[in-house]
This record gives sequence, C-alpha cells and structure tokens, in this order.
Amino acid sequence: MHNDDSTELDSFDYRILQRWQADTRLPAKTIADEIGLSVAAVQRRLKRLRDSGVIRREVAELEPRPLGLAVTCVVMVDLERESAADLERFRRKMLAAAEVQQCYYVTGQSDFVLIVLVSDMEAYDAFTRRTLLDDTNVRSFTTHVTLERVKTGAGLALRDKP
Amino acid sequence: MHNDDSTELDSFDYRILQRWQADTRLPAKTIADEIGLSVAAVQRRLKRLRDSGVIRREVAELEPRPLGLAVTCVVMVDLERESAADLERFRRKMLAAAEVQQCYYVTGQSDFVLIVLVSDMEAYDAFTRRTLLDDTNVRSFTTHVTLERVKTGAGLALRDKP
DNA sequence: GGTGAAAAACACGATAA
DNA sequence: TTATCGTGTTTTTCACC
Repeated sequence: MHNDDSTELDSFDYRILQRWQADTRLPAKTIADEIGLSVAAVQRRLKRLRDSGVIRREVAELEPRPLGLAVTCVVMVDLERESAADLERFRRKMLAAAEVQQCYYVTGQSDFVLIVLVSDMEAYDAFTRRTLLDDTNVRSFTTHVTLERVKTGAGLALRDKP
Repeated sequence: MHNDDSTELDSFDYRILQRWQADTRLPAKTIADEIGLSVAAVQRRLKRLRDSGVIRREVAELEPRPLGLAVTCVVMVDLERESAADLERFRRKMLAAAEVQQCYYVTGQSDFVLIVLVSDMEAYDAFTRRTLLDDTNVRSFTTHVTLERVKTGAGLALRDKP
C-alpha cells in the first residue's frame, strides 16, 4: 500500500504516533490506556497509519560503535553539472553506497549533503576515492568529521492536535 | 542494562541485526528459518543484543510530509567560543529543540551540523530566531534547504562476518 | 468507536546433545 | 553454546456489534 489519500489525522493518531515512533515495543494496551481508547482501536489505527504510509516502517536503531562503525562524517558535495540525468546518476550512486546513511539534495553552495558512517578514516578514504574522487562530475567536497553524535535518529516533532 | 562488555558478535548476530534493523515486524520464526537457527535462539540473541546496547531501541519511522513537516534544512553552525561550558550549553539547547532531528558536533569550518525539520519556512525562521540568532555565542550559520530527501533513516551498513 | 474469541507470537524453564 | 519440547502469557488479528 501507499495510500497517500486524504488521511485526516486526529488527536488520537498523533498521540499514538508520538509513542510509537519512540518505542514500538510498547504493547498497544499501554498506549490504549494512556490515551483512553480500546486496544483494538489503537491497533486499527496503527494498521491504517501503516497502510497510508504515515508510518514508513518499523525498525531497530543500532549503536554504530559496537558494530565497528566508529566514524561519522558529514560531507558537503558540489557537482560540476546538474542536469536531470547527472543528478539522477549521483542519486543512484548514493542509494547504492552502503556507507551513506543519509543523503540530501539541497540548495546553497553545496548540492548534496551526506551522512557517512565508516569503521575508520582508512575506510572513509576508500569511500571518497571510490564514490567522489573517481566521479568526474564531482567538482569538490568538504568533510566534517564528527566528534560527537549529539542527537541522532529519525524522530519527528509531533505537536498535539486540538 | 547497558552492558557494553566484551560482547563478541558472531555471524548469526549480524544476520539477525541486518533483518531487524530493516523491519522489526518480522516474526522471529521468519528470521530463524532464513539463517538456520531456532526461534528461541533468535529471541535469546535479540534480548542479548538489546541488553548489551547494540540495539538502542525499536522505533517507527514516520513520513514527515503527511505530518505537516514539509521542510528539511541542513544547518551549519559556527560558534564564537568553544569552551566546555559553551559547548555543553549549546548541546543541551539542541537536545531540547524539537525541530532539531539530528545534531553533530564536528571538525572543520563549522562546529555543529543540524538536521532541522519544520512545517514551513516561517517555522524555520522562528526556529533560527529563537535558537540561533538570539544566542550570542552563535557567530554565524548557513542554511541548506532540502530539495529532496534522497536517503534517510538510521540504518547501518552491516557486513557479514566469516 | 467497542467487545470478545481465535490465532499468532513471545517468554521461560527443563532437558539433551 | 545450541535444539527441542512444553507451558503459560502476552499481543495481535479479525469478525461482529
């Protein structure tokens, strides 16, 4: 499904999403009690939110360190040409590159912003060589090595609804 | 819990994590069949991975659009002073700001990189005023408005182990 | 929306290899 | 460390109101 239709979200949906986006291990019963709905109603809404695409997916957030990914870099990439085909080519490359956790196409002096996770600087070097330096359409890029991941994740700021 | 001890991860753990970080709705049975373990073993390992902190949390990834968060900005922030106290103060402010989805303390010309999600540019303006312009320790910041979120999420590149 | 029953998934202990 | 079995519990799914 990807039913992007006129999904009106009410206050209950927001309160469910607030909890669900923080912890999918919560039993529906807990949420139901907190917001004053039945368990079935909460689960019905969760299903609806999944089917409508509001909930993209339910995933586990892993700790990079113990998995050997100690280095996070923010990379600003400037392209030479920006034709639709060029952009699409670069897009695909980023989607295919496992080291690229996130990729944004942006306005401003740079064209793309990447969040790259690698095991060490050697791996980062290999990544840039393979993905950026060898690309004749990459005019330049600047690297910011992360000293601390102050805040991470994909959480959204949900306001309550009246 | 937070047992960061000598948790050696083997090939089974990696294969479990690969699937679990993509979809926590998969029944343990499915994973068990795929990797050739019993259901109980998979569940035991998941518990161990949670307790040891390799799995930080299990969350729902939401779609920003239907929730009224149509604008994503990448913000590069340059601070005036960088004493421990100054950094800590800014850190806390970022953690408290709901609009800030991600915050990295980095090397390079900028000091902090923010991923900011807001409903529109007016909200972004309010955010910068409140959080950056009013802060006497913020020397300058540059904004990159996102035209496309090419790749998002908190997924890690897990290689298989021998 | 709610209720309740059926089904599925999970948790845990015991045993054995 | 596994697998398997058995049991009880929890959670989800679904038909029906």
